[in-house]
Amino acid sequence: MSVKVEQIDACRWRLPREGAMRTDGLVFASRQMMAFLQQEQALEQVRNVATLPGIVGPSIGMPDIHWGYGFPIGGVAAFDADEGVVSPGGVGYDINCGVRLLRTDLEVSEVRPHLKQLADALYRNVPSGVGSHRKDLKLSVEQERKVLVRGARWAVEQGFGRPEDLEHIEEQGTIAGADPELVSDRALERGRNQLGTLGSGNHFLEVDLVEEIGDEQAAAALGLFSGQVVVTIHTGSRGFGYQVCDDYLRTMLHAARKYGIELPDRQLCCAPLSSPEGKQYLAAMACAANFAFTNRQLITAWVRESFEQVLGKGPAELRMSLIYDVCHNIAKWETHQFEGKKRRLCVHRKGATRAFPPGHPDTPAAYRHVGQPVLIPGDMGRYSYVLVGTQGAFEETFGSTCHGAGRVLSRHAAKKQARGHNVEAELAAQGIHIRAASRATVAEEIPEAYKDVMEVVGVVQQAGIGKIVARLKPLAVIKG
DNA sequence: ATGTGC
Repeated sequence: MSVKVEQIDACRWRLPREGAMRTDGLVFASRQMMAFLQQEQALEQVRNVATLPGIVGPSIGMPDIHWGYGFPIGGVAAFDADEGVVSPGGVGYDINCGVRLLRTDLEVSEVRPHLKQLADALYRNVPSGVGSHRKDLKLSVEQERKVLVRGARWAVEQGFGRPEDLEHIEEQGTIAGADPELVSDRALERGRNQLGTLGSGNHFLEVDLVEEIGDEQAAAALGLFSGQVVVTIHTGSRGFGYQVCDDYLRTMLHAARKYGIELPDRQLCCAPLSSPEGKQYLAAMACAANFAFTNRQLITAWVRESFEQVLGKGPAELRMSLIYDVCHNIAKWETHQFEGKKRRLCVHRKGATRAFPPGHPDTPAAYRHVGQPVLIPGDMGRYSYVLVGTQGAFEETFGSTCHGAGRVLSRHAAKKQARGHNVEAELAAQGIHIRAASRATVAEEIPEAYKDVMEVVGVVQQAGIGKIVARLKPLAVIKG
């Protein structure tokens, strides 16, 4: 199906309002990316989102956009508090999937001799793969409820990580308004032994090298330098968030009918933000978001332990502070200036990252002069990026930018292409050490399965909705 | 993404 697109400039495309659309679509892409996107269903999904009640501004697609459940992955949509809706499909199954970046004071030359040992320790200490869990951490439902309300703060209180970590997490690691009473027993049961696990698919734990600095001032503010070793953690809310999403999709199908919301696709099911169903979903979503923050916080503690064990150095020498933790699957209440008026909006970011500008009060004090850190994973063979948010993003995309590379091959196609290759050995020959619970996952995640993230962040920077700070190269990768 | 497929 071909979707009508109008080129605005070198990196912007308009999907003009027509039919049931209440607003335009706006997609950020190079000409070459757009040629690829026109064969995809993602653009149709950008148009579908534009039909939802109370949408404010355009239905936005980032350069890493691809087909998702109802809403595209790589999509941003803001909704009015009174007229608008909230949709589980606009958040995604993996609620508060996100990325965190830890710094170290280590130079790559100090780590290289211990890299295999480090990869082994991380793989041992951080459970990965479908259905994985740590035998020494099974929560009671009572403890789990505290996790859902308190988020990363709970983990710090239990001795996982440091109080100052919280300052460098979106919302300080706790989304307000979480209500465990609105979460099913099934979700609670699935979450109970999955806290502190990496999961599978594109989730990973990576030791990276800071390969190139793009902005010296911002890099200095973030504590980054060329030749430095850093650690990236990419995971979400595991089976808990999946179950919350699944449960509420059912609720929202009924709600959409009840409130007379016409849907071009049932997967866009939603409820008014002002309705009981809408509020209930947001309170349950907040539980899952807090679960994910806690998950990344526990893994952080085990990463620090692993480095200390393998390198025989203490915390004061390693200086493994948390640079930042971003959510890339979430809906949030935010204040934005729109058409000259300050408005309270519910911003859905599904496979999109918040990118608040310099000076924004929600950016941590240490980074306020450079902007909010934005963490963009690429693929395990090439590189990832660190950016900062910009005024351009705040004005044009409700303070949002891309979240990753975006797939070019389906999981099935990637597996087919990996056939006959020893992916681990080929990456090891390039100095990248993989430890994975499943060989099939590695095949699905081959670098060729993804767009070149350099092109994605190139578009983002050209459009002014993000500024490149540093490029990271993988050294060791732990996968599910 | 997901105790991965109705």
